[in-house]
Amino acid sequence: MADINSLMDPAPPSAATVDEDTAVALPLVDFIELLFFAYRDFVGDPDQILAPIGFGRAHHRVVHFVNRHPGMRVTDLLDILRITKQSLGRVLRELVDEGFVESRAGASDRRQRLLFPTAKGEALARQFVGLQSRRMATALEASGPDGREAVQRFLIAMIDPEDRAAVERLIERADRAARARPA
Amino acid sequence: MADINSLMDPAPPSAATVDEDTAVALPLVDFIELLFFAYRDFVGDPDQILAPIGFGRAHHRVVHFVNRHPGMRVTDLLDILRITKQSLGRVLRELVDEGFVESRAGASDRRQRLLFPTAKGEALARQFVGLQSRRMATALEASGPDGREAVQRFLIAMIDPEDRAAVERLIERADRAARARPA
DNA sequence: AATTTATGTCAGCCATGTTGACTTTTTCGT
DNA sequence: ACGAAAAAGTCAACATGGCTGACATAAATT
Repeated sequence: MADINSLMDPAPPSAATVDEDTAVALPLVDFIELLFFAYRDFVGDPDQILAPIGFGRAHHRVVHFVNRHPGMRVTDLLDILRITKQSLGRVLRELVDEGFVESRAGASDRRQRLLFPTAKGEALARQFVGLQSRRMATALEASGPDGREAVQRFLIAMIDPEDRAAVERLIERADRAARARPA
Repeated sequence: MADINSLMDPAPPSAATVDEDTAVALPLVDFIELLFFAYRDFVGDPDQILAPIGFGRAHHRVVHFVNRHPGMRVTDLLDILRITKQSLGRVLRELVDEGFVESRAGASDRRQRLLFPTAKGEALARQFVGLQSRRMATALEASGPDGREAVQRFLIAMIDPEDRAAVERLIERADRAARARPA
């Protein structure tokens, strides 16, 4: 009887679950922990795909954003990821070398390197989005009838106020571009 | 005019924001990105506190969980953090050496090392929770009248199904213990 | 008494972050 | 037209926090 008093053991004798009828509102600290666990599993999804091809989570993030916002500049990616250009450079070089991403000089400003996914990169990104969308879709359904809007407002409000507008614009622009270029 | 075509620039001429009256439901991929940005800023909060004392995010996680679940075993912490005992060991040793955490042998099973925060550790954890609670409280308010419940269901459903029960029990147990031992 | 469990530790490696310094190309401001 | 500034890339060195593998100890279980 190894973990009879484990904090993580399979099931309690007959303890009430958190979302019981009688449940009171969760303390804030519970939401902090729920977010930790939710994100832990959320970013764990792509690992199965990444491991076989010898990539890590940094590669995932780059492939995702380049695919979702094709033609973005290196600087944009740095702003999003909040890492140094040296860190990004390493990962980006590997992705370019192995044919997942390609960079072309900007038309109006030729100092810029605009990043595009290759067909291979798109395929990989689709795998990531597929996995994470499945989890996300299920969770949004579980959130209830108006849950989608509530979760949207929640997530936006979790972002630093000074970054919110930029993020909303980034996403809106990507959606518009995606509608204009239907797969 | 550096970033006139930047993806992250301050403000668009007069573009509609995402949550306009006319807005359609966001695609799933937008939620994926919102969660990324939300979490990025959420875990950035503690950095200001950590940097001066020479700790990193790994220390934050350990201090948080030990404080929130005092008396937890090393194994429990490993299950929560999903890292190896060697990785945890390094961080834990520093926290014990610098007097933030202390470990006592278990009463019933003396092989176990039960982890407790010291007064210093509690104070540090309170700082973390304070910062992150403020962000969380604001975001939950922004989520709308029934947002809290929706977000709760959302976050729980984002967790791997096989872990959900354990997480809910962990949190419920901590809440009960906290109510029994009011600060 | 033998085995298993919980923990800890050493050694080395890997992924991914950091700073600082410097270069090249191109654009912008005056 | 010239000098400053911007966008990007690169080298070197280092820090953090993951990992594997091997092994040690104490206590509990069988």
